[in-house]
Amino acid sequence: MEDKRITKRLNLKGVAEKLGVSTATVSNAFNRPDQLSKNLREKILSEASRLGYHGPNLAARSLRRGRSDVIGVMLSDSLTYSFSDPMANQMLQGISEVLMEYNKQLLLFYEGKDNTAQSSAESLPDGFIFYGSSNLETFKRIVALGKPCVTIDYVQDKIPSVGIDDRSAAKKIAMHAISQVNHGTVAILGMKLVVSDRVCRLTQDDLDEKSVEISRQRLLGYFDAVTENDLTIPPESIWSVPFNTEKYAKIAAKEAFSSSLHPNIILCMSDVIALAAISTAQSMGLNVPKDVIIVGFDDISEAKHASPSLTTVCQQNAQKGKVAAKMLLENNLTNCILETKLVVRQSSSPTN
Amino acid sequence: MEDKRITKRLNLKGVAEKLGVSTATVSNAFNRPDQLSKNLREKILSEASRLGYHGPNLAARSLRRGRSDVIGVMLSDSLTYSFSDPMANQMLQGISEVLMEYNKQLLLFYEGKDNTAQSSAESLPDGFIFYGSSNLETFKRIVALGKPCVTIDYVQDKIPSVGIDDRSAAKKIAMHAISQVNHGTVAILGMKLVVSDRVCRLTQDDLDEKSVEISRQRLLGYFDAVTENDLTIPPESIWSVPFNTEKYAKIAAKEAFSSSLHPNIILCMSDVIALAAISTAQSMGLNVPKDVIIVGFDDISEAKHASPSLTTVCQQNAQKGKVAAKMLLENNLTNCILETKLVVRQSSSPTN
DNA sequence: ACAAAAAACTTAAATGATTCAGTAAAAATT
DNA sequence: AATTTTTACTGAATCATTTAAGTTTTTTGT
Repeated sequence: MEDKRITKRLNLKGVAEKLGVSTATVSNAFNRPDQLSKNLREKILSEASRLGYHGPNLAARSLRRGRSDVIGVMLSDSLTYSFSDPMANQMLQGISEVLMEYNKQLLLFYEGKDNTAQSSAESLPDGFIFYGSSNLETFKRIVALGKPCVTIDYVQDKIPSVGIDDRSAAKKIAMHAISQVNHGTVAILGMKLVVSDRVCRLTQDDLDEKSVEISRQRLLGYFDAVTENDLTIPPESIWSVPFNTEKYAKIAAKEAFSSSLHPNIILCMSDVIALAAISTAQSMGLNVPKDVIIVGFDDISEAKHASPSLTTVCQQNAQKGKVAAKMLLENNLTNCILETKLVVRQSSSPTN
Repeated sequence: MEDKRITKRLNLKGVAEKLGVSTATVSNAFNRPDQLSKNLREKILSEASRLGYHGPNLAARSLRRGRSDVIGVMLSDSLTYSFSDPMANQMLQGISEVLMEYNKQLLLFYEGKDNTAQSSAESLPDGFIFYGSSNLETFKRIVALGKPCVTIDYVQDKIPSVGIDDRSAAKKIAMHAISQVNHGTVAILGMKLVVSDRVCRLTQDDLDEKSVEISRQRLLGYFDAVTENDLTIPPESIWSVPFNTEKYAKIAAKEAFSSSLHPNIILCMSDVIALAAISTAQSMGLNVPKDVIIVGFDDISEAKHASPSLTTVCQQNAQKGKVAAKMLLENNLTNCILETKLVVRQSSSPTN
């Protein structure tokens, strides 16, 4: 029962004692100005500050109040990876803008590959935002806490989500790409189409495999466009990239270009992949867009500056975060589908 | 005294009662496996999980323990802005890698322009990392909490910091740039050289103004190189960019190129500024590097892919975060200066 | 078989703040 | 002046957990 702390931390009670008032009054000075006289309040605040007491302790406060004014953000892949992902950054930017406005704090959670270990910290936030496909176990555990949750780019029954219509956006850009050439031979570079840590060329069976939902939707959208143009995409012309990074995308792109397929249209499920594909094509002596059209998805900032600049689907990432945070804080939990826009640039314009 | 919660949250006590054991035993099951028999521990954990109890509440735990296993990161500019800053991202990536390893959580704090409001959440973290020049009031308040603190790219007396030798790195790249042309006319685009929200062309008085320390150091480094080459830089050839964004950098670059100065060397204090300067130069009909050499600082990922690719100083941002986090967690609080490397690319090679 | 040691478990104080209910004093109303 | 209302403040229960110290049970050693 002994206290290991060397110097006892100054607390509200200490301040109250110094001033000869009750703890309730000091607490009210910080939280409910209408509960005490203006004079006393000012005296308390200035004395507290002089003593080095900078306001109530969050742990104690949130224990008693049952809320913390902290919002938890669960990043699907390891945080490590997410911070280098331009999409996640923009989304976090949106969230933080809103949190700042509401004077809330942001607690980040990350899932490692096999790390679904629960952290005591999960009990702190008043609500959660999930970004991207979370580990289902973690997701369920947190939802079971009964706090408001919103997902971004991740659809789960009964949980409000913010996202885009991936299927129709994918169809839109595929339609455009196909319209740019006479005889299209399409290859697809997709994200996490199969469960694997390596780049995979798909087989028939893989089409039924459980993949990340947004990738599945985009794939369906591509198929819609292909079908409508009387083309076909055999599974062998689809590659699954395990992580949205340049490194893996280049491996996949190289395979695609060296294969007997000789594609002249590459549909990429992200800009990171598309940019890597462009650079791979160029290093293999192919001209983009004359020899091969390459399109992306996301419209990250590099897309505009690349050469050739990248045709892609613009989605409002920051807006996603904003909307999700607002939904949570205003307790307005209804699904939201944001608009997307086809952005045509050089990488799909062979005739110029 | 009444409980406003609708359904009382399941707690450790509840689990203990269901199992007919003491709360201490349940607590030990979660925290100190050696304090109870293996059988009972397994029984407790499985029953707890079955009941939907997912481990101790952070608020209560950290109140009692006096620590939270949460690390606070204070971002100098608003978080909003930091998330779009590639430098901050890499740094956060480094921090998070280490925190993940140590199973700690990350609580983000942000300072708005005039928002130095203290948040109750400041009392939670076991330690703080400051990134970049913080508001001094906030900084002092948090340091006064007596918890371990580390700064990154921000030097304050008695507080251990992680950074680079800005002055010598700046000198190094300036020496290189100057050596590439016969008669150098230098302009400098720097960050926050004066206190202002607008782009400013400096005057003599401004040189003594309080600017951000790392900018001041870089400026001194540029001066070192200029002096050593028997050149001069009047204050009128220096522009201060208020935020490290493309928008403001372009304004400054445009001013620099339209001025009667006609610089053929632009020393930029960040890659974001340098890339904006390149694009501005090109839109004004100037060839980089033939008409004007432009160099940056930081080596962000776009630097390599730009055309022309950007000569810059590579600094290990992720490493900064890693080192800072390790210092904090291993309680090894000593200053650390990381190495930098001059990366010569096309933007400073007029002869190729 | 008995004492000593080790293991297993419990009791209860402590952590720092919030807030309901109550009291006393001051102000307003009749 | 008496009564009511309002304001200003206090007392004490409560939030969920940890952990030192104490108690009981089991194991070990001789």
